Amino acid sequence: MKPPGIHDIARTLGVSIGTVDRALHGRPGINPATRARVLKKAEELGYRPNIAARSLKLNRRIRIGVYFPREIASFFDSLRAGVRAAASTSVGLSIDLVFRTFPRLDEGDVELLRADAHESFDGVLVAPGNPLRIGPALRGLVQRGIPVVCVSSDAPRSERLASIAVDSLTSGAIAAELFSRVMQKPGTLATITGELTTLDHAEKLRGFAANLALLAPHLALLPAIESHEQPELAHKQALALLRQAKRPAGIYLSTANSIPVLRALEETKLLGEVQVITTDLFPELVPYIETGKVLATLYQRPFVQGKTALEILLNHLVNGTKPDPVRRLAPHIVLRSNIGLFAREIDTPGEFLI
Amino acid sequence: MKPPGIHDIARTLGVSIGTVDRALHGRPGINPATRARVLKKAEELGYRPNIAARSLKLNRRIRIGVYFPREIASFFDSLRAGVRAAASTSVGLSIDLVFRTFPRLDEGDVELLRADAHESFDGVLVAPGNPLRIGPALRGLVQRGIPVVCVSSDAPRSERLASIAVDSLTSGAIAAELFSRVMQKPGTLATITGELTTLDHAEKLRGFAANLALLAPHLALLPAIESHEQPELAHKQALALLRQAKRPAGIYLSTANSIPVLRALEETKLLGEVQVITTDLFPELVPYIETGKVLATLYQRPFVQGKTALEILLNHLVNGTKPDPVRRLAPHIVLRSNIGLFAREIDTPGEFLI
DNA sequence: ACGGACAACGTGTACGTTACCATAACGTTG
DNA sequence: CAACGTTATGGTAACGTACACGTTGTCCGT
Repeated sequence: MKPPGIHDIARTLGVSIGTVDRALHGRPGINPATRARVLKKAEELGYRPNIAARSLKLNRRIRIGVYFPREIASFFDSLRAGVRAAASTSVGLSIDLVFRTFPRLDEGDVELLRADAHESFDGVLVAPGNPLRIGPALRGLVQRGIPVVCVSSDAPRSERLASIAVDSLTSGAIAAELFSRVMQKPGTLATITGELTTLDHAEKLRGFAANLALLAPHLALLPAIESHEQPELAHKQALALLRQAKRPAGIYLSTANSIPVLRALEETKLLGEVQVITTDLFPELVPYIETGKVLATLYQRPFVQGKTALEILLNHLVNGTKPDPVRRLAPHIVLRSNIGLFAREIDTPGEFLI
Repeated sequence: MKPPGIHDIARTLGVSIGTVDRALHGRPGINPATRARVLKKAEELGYRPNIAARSLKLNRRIRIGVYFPREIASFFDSLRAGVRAAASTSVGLSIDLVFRTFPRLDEGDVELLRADAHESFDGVLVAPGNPLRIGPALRGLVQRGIPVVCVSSDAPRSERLASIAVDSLTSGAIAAELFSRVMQKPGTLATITGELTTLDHAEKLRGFAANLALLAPHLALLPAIESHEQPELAHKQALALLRQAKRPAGIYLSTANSIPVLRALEETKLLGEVQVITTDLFPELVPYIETGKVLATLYQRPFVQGKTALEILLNHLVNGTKPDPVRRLAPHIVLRSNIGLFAREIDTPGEFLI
């Protein structure tokens, strides 16, 4: 009653297990007719390779290069934690994670990849900033046979194996719907983003604008402000925005770099006055949500992203599966009523997974 | 540079691998002093057992009994799909899933468990209805050394290994917060639930009532209606509710059994008039959300629940880990703007995981 | 002093797979 | 026709672990 192995195939066919191995793995040195017989019999017996035995025999160490920025730390630290979690729960294969860190999105990433050109990774995880800049470097990796998985944003046309991120269009659309529900009176909305060259950020704003036009035509939209992930700049821009005559009734912060803006709101005594929807979640943000000063935040689930990204990559390396080229997670809508669940998670990152 | 094995421990200590094996696994026939030395050296070398080798040697088939109800099918089919997904991605061990199905929550479950008393499962997954009724049966399993994991609701005091479910208090609290945001004018709210003896259902209503009192004191709450997961009954109750003089301005449906109620709303031409928040997600519900006739639904992520439940159980069986006794998932808040993501998932269950 | 009982420890084998070497049959070449 | 390459195949050693079994050593009663 035990599952059939290559021995069973060999025995019923009267050949040796060496032959069966050659047939099953497309190795040379076997008569095409024999190969066909073996494959047919394998199918017939419902042969599934015993992965424990395989990985025991091969005992290969898998080296994965992980290229994530340092800033915004709250986000990318969780992403790294997720990657580590996936590595530690994988059974029967030993994985070397090589973390490479560059200052921020689209800053130093390409240089780091080029400097590591001699490294022989089995696979690479990367958080791409500007697809145009980083694209060629990724293509280079792929052409050397190294599969690349993009995390948290995408770099299409880079021939990467897969991309895993929160669905940014939806993320923006949710923000728009929430504003449309809460703000009945006409007014204007502002958006502060990171970097419009980053696909993920651009898409959030597209989703926001599109859904706002659909659901809340009474709300006008100011041109997007780019903070380039720099806290000081974001703070200055927010102050300027809030001090102008026609100040916005609501602000959508589509980057995790939201604290400087909230500080600006406090300084101008507009916190609670202006409706705010933020992105991502970290300890400093929690009290704003708990007190209702921030309406909601759209949690991008970095831990889950990191975990699934490595799972996809490993699955490809070990089993040769072709994953869906894009995988889009649903962001969590975090409100006063459910922040308790998430606050617990971000305090003990990696311990449980939401 | 390869990870140390029992051979390495044995060699550096000048003992045999047999002794190391006895020490590491608490087997008899070893001098306590030797055992201590081995354990210390193992720690020192950072010994991690090679799980591939272990499961190759043991080659045990693991039999898991899965006791879920048939109704509500949309929910429990996804739950089963999640369990299957976890089984198929586990590497190096062959798992026999034995699905047992009873008509509905708290109906035939205990009888089925008793009838299977002779079965020798290595572990059991169960969706408990009434903790009082099913508790003794579960305790019986545990005392026979069979670990039990509760899914989708809990049965505390049953000595189950763990329980995984959506955080029901939060689920109810979210519904209350959404109502409080959308309904500015005073009015009354009704709740229709499944079975108040089911812990999960009771907690949702507690969370709802508590948060409603906090955030929306202008909204009054009618006594909860129990539909006992029966579609016809739910339909009749809804009609009665809607035809009474002081009809509610909003309804919170805390059970997946929501379609009969929505039908009643259509028949009384009150759909869109009365604000509705539902629970869970299935194809029939999608158009209601897409058109805004239903404000939101709180998705309980059955697929994820099933997957993690089996993961927890297997992890315990294979590695002997003690999991957190309760694990609470955050429900997804599904609105017009993000239903697209979920609709894709429920159409192709198991293909991707949100 | 001897055998038996028992504790403590060593040895060998099997798990299913892959990698590699050995071998046999056959054709090609000088 | 000897020498050698090619092709298809068989045989076997690992990989690290678990477990049954065999081997020592010690103590004790007679």
